[in-house]
Amino acid sequence: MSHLLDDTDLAILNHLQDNGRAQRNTIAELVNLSVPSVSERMKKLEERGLIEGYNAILNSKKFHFDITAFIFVQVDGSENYRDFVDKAIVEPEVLECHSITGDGSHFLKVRTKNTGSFESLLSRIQAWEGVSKTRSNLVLSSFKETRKLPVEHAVELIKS
Amino acid sequence: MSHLLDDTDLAILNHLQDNGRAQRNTIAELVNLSVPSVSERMKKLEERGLIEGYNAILNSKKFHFDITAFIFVQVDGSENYRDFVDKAIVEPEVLECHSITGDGSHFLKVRTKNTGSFESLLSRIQAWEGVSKTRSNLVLSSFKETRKLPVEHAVELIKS
DNA sequence: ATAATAACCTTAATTATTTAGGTAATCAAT
DNA sequence: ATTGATTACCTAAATAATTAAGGTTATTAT
Repeated sequence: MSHLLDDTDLAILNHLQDNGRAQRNTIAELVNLSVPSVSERMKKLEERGLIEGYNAILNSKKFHFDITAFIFVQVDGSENYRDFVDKAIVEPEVLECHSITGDGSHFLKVRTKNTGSFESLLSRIQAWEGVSKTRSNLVLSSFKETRKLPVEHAVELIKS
Repeated sequence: MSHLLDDTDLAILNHLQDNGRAQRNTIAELVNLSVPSVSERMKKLEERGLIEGYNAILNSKKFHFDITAFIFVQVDGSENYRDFVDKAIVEPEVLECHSITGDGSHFLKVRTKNTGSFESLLSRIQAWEGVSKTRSNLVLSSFKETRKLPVEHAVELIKS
């Protein structure tokens, strides 16, 4: 089977997870390869879809988004999932929308500017068709909020 | 008061949120500025800390991380918060660790390769000092998993 | 009004990335 | 085992992107 990852790929992936705009010569130095070789590896990782993309991380506090909360939403079984999602998707304050185990349960991660905007978002959600119950938890503090995948644990992809 | 954001800054931020490795000339075209002007704006947004950094987004499915779950952890009030976090932080499968409203409640977002590794992570967590109760919800599907902040809503930062 | 600052531009210099072409190592099939 | 194809790498050259320099205009504060 071809297309396995070696330690060099893992090092590149790990570096890019923390440093998405890292330059190829920096990475090349890190992994002891020439710049074109790093370019080629990066291109392959992108083409294979292992790297989905890159993004800038903004500091939500600096934008005065002070409230992060999780909301469980119980949805009436007869209600269409897609409709729920369609409504969630247009709310820019909804950062994530998951369907989870438990009867008709959906789960939202939201970020709002203050308690007022949180309350109004919540009541908008409660007014959606089929929503029978919600339960919210506000985040007091976050000790780890990384999106970094521990790629070195994906052993079946890794060669040697 | 100085240091407000205008529409050009917002356009740059929005573009970078989706496209973290975007080149300055692409952005320059988008916002009708010269390349050096875009560079200067980006540098300021970084220096001001509005942009915290950049990262590569990996496709967790391609790495065979098939389970995403949320775990509520009730912690004994006498137990030190820091100790909890210290233990959570060393687990690479723990993506997020939040302290939330509700008595002694912590909340974890975890990503594991399969149900087996999830079970073993969960029982490790249950064995931590002071942990009195856990409740887990597995993610069935995620319809929106963006980290994109709706910056245009941060009106008090915005000029004009 | 005037000086200082900020934001922008163009051009030139520098630095990063890609392309081209070649070599050694791996792998599949004869 | 040998051959041919492929892959991963390298160096050097060409191209493209970024930064630096210097100047203009507009805004802001005194």
